[in-house]
This record gives sequence, C-alpha cells and structure tokens, in this order.
Amino acid sequence: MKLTTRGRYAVTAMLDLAINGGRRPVSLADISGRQEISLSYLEQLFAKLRREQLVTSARGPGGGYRLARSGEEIFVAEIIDAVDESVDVTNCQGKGNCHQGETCLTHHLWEDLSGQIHDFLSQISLCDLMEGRGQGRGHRSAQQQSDGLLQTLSLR
Amino acid sequence: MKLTTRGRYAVTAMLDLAINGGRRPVSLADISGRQEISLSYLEQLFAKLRREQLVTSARGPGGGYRLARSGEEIFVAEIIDAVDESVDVTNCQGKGNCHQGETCLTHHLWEDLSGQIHDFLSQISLCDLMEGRGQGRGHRSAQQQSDGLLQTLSLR
DNA sequence: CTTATTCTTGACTAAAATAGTCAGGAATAA
DNA sequence: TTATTCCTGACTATTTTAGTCAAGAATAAG
Repeated sequence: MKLTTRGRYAVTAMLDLAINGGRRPVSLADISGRQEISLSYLEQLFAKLRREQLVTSARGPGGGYRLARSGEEIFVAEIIDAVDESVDVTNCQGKGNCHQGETCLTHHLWEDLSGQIHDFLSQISLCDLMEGRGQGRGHRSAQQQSDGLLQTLSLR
Repeated sequence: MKLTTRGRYAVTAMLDLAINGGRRPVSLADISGRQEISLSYLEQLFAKLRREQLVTSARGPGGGYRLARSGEEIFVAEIIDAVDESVDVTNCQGKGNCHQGETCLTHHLWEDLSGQIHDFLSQISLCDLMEGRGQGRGHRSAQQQSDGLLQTLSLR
C-alpha cells in the first residue's frame, strides 16, 4: 500500500464522478475543470480505472465515464490499488530466503501494517466519503468529521 | 498523510531499535547491516527523528541511538510525520477561496480521509507492531495477522 | 453523411522526490 | 591518543510524478 498524490487524484476524480454523475456520463473535461487536474493526466488515470473495471466509458458527444458499480460498492482501497501499483517491500522479494536475520522480521511487520491500512481503506466507500456533504456548512471541526466517519464505519 | 518508502524505512529502523535496543544504544551501522538501508540515508532519517525527539543519541564508541520513550508511547504516525513532511492537498492552499466549486469539496473530503488514516496510525505503537513476534512461527495468514492487530486495537 | 465530441493509446518530457554518495567535522569512550 | 560514532551539508543518480503532444477510433447530433 502506497499513499501518494496520484491516489488522491484518482479518489478525487471518482468522488467527482459519484457526486456529479447521474443518468448521463461525466466527461473528463468536466472533471478536469472542476478538480483542476490536467485532462491528459486524467486520461491516464481513467485508463487504469477502466482496466480495473471501476468505471465504464461512453464515446462520442455526450459521452464520458460512469461508475461501474454504485458508490456503496466502490471502496477507496480499490481506487488506490488501480492507479498506484504497490511496491514489493521485502528485500528478498518475498522469497523468504533471508531467514534468521531481522530483515525479514521488520519487513514482515511492515507488510502487516500496510495490510491493516489496506483493510481500513477497503471499508470506506465513495458513499461513506460523500456522507460528509451537507452535514455541516463550511468547515466542521476535524474531531466532528472524524467522529462522523468513524461512526459510519462502526469503529466508535 | 503520505505513505512512502521513506516512511517505511523510518518505521523499520525504529522497529529495529525497539527490538534490538536494550541498555546499550544501537548504532546506525548495525541497523544499516540488518535492514539493508544505506548508512548515510539512515543518518538523514535519524537527524529528523532526533529533531522530533523520537530518539536520543550518544556519540563515541559504543554510542548510537535509543528510543526517546518506551515502545508503547511511540506511534507509527509520529514516525511517518517526522520523516515525511506532509503535503498540502488543497488547490487553494487552505485559504478556502475556491468556494462554491466542487474543488474544495472533494479536497476537503480527502483531507478528512487522510485524517482518518492518520488517526488510525496514531493508535498503533511500536509495541503493537512487535506483538506479532513470536505469536506464530514463520508466516501466519494475513487474516490471522489482521485479527491480531485489530484485536490489539480493540477494533474488532 | 458529416462533424464535433469524447474516449483511447502511446510516446515523449519537465520537474520533483527519492535514495543514495561523499567529505569533513565534533564528541567521546576505550 | 585513537577509533568509533554521531552530525551536517553539499552533491548526484535514479525513479516517480505530473503533464504534454499527437494521432486515431467511436459515436451522437445535426
């Protein structure tokens, strides 16, 4: 699991799609305008999102992209996985041939932690993220926001 | 919140320190050898970890680094924050002057999510990570590991 | 049928971040 | 006194990120 700007762009774009997408598909030009992400860059991202079947496309005038599933069924982890190919974190490339050493131990622990984060993000859907909308005008406190989402996730 | 290789190195090194550090400080040369991270690179990382008071140092022969606090009191989020200065994720640099647009909305949501991950990693201490040790020889299943840590965190 | 629109693909590039090197210096235990 | 270790800053190669550009294919609308 990696968490970079690219993943953020992808999640942002997918959120835009979830928010602004109704019956009609949403064009990348629209998303580009709203989110201020370069069109060509979006094209690269959506090529990957399409390959992973997170979105479907329609060509021609009035065309664009749609979520392939409903917002409840698309999770943040999937989006990030689609655009941010994960690195192999072990020195031994997972062969497990650096036994005895502490190397594998801590790498193993990191993989574990990384898995935790992945699990965590696998529980958060686009809809969960959208629920923040309208709950309060402008800026709720970080604590309030945190509570809201954690409640959504039944973690508190 | 960002999650990169550098953060992984830092957490790995801190874990090594937690595991191998007893009365005596641990030298970067030792960590470098065990974790296969370049010595000079470790020096850069530890300069930051020291600035953030996560470790203390001792010079001279037999010197090295110690955790500044016990492993229960050092959390993964702190380590990552120390070495991976976080980016500002908003287009408006947090000025909030792109009101009306959807731009701020999704960026705001991302900040929220990013905060969630931060909160999550703020609950995981070096000791929590170490508990995985010895519970099972070699490789437990991802599910088992996941359960273990989530139990530790009282999330399940 | 034609055309404007939009996706689709691939090659290329500038800028930034990452990971690492190198060299010198300061503190200190042995 | 010396070897060890931290400490600092400047420098560099590599990779990743973010973005450009150009050409082409599908298709809805006129």
